[in-house]
Amino acid sequence: MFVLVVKNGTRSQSDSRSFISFSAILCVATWRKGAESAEGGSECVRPPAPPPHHQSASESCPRRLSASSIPQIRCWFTACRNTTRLEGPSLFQCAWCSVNWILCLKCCDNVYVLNYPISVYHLRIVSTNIPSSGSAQPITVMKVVSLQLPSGPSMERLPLPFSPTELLWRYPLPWAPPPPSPLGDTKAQLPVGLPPEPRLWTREDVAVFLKWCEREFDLPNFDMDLFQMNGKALCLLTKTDLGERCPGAGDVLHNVLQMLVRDAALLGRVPSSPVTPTARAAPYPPSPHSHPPTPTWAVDGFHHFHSAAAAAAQPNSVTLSPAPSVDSSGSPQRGETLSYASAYAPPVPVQAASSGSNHSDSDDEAQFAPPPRSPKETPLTSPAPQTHSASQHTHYRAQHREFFPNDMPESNTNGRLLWDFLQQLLNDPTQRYTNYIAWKNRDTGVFKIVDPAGLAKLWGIQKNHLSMNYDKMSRALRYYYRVNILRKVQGERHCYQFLRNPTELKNIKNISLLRQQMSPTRVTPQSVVKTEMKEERCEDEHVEEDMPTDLSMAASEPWRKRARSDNSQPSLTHDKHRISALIGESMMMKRESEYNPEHYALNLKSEKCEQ
DNA sequence: CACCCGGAAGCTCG
DNA sequence: GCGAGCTTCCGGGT
Repeated sequence: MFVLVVKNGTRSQSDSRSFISFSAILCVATWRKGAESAEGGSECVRPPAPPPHHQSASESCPRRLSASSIPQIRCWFTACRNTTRLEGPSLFQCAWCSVNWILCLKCCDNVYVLNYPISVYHLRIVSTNIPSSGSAQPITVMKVVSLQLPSGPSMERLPLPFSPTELLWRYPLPWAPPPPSPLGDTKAQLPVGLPPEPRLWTREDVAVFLKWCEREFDLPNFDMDLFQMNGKALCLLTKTDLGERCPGAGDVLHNVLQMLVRDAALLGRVPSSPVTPTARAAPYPPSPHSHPPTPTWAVDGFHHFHSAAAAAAQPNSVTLSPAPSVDSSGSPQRGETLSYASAYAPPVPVQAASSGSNHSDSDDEAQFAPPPRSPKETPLTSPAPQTHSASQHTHYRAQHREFFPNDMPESNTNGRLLWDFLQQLLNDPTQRYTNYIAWKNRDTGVFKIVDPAGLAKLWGIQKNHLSMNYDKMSRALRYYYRVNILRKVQGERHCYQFLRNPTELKNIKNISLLRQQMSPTRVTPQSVVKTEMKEERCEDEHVEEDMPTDLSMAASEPWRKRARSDNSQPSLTHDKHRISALIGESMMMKRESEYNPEHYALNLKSEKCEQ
């Protein structure tokens, strides 16, 4: 047991790196009232659920509830590799009572992911690697003692080795005003001309930023070929993604980006949130452990712990409807504490939501569906590989050619449309939804609904139709057949194939909007596709007139109304079916291996013209 | 029995 | 009010 007292901490040369890296460390401590708990072993145990009263801002720091005891502090970290850079004890301060603590983070060899966002202590790091009084003995049991330093909110009164502006805050409490930006200094050092909002960066800005990071944090040189993306795409990358692109520096990069995004969001500079929710009522009860609103379905501790900062840094996350408390600017709306994740956490509903789904239908399921995950098991629990092989580079280069690349263009429907919803689940950077839906062949857009009932449940939550089931959802999917968004993979249950990549889908929408602006008459998707076909010099008049090409299968469907009401044109329905069948057959004739998504639509039109 | 298909009508939301 | 995009229900086929 070591009791360390800080007298004068000095900042090492490498501290700037550790300092930033530490921003991703989610440090939580437990406390126990009795002194008997102070002699715990060296292994970490999962912290108990925080008492409800600790959710309240009005409560005093719990340490004061046990002033006579020496709390045993244990830290639970997400898998931040850079924790190992904290070679020695570090000075922390309780954000609630400003009492200082010395924690040796190096001792926390057990890594857990938090399953709730806030615990007893909300620690902020003050300095790292402070001198440990010359002791060379290993610290096996992490003990701390409050320093005999003046307590109180005023940091200036504390004999800190750094200026107060260098205090790194953890993710902000939902009820507390945001602390001063920990990146204040860093932002001031950002290259001139670089917008403070990373998601507004161009490719060139990203390159400038990376070069700056190399210098600023003494990072290994990045392979710029792996970062041919704009800022939005860069922010979309997870820590693991970044770690694989730049071994040994991904977490630094990720943390810096997150902080920049968070700060931009807090300052309201974010023009639009990629996780913009739909504004609906919130029928779901908040979690007993209400916490900073999380506009994603993330349930692992890391994401659970994140507030709007992390949400903003994960633009590809799926937004649940009703809306999480993220406004259009991407910043959290304080006061709201929705916790969708705890109630509808995917790893939990896998059992809860899937009522009788059939999982024994496919022999090849195991080829693409990973084993079910524990709620605590996330990619973040496993540190990203330190080594980086050439094959990984190849992998990422190959991804740029995929049908649905990771940095695919962002849709502006935010998961409100079924196809978009599915794609967001499929392309989730952390693969959290593979228990529900997974790619079978990403290149060809073939995917399998692993858990139909569970997926339908999620879709129902998304659309606030809680009675949704697979039968209904599959009906919606079938409407996509006739507009060539989807097709059924014959002979394989729950297997579908995207026939258009997101870019195409987005473009169709944009074309529609464009045509609406240019044409005095309202342009429907039918006419859009018709125009596309005209542009392809397709001469089939029947197709132009009668082919249903949009999703308006309801009363607004002119072709069907005509077919039903006008008996003098019985061929319309026939033509419709013939054309649909034609399309389907054409699709099926295409072997998946021959599928070229970029040219498929064009080829299909040509084939139809030929026939 | 589950899955799949597609018609029909209705609903919600922008 | 209108249209898009489903949702709900259903009968029928495999």
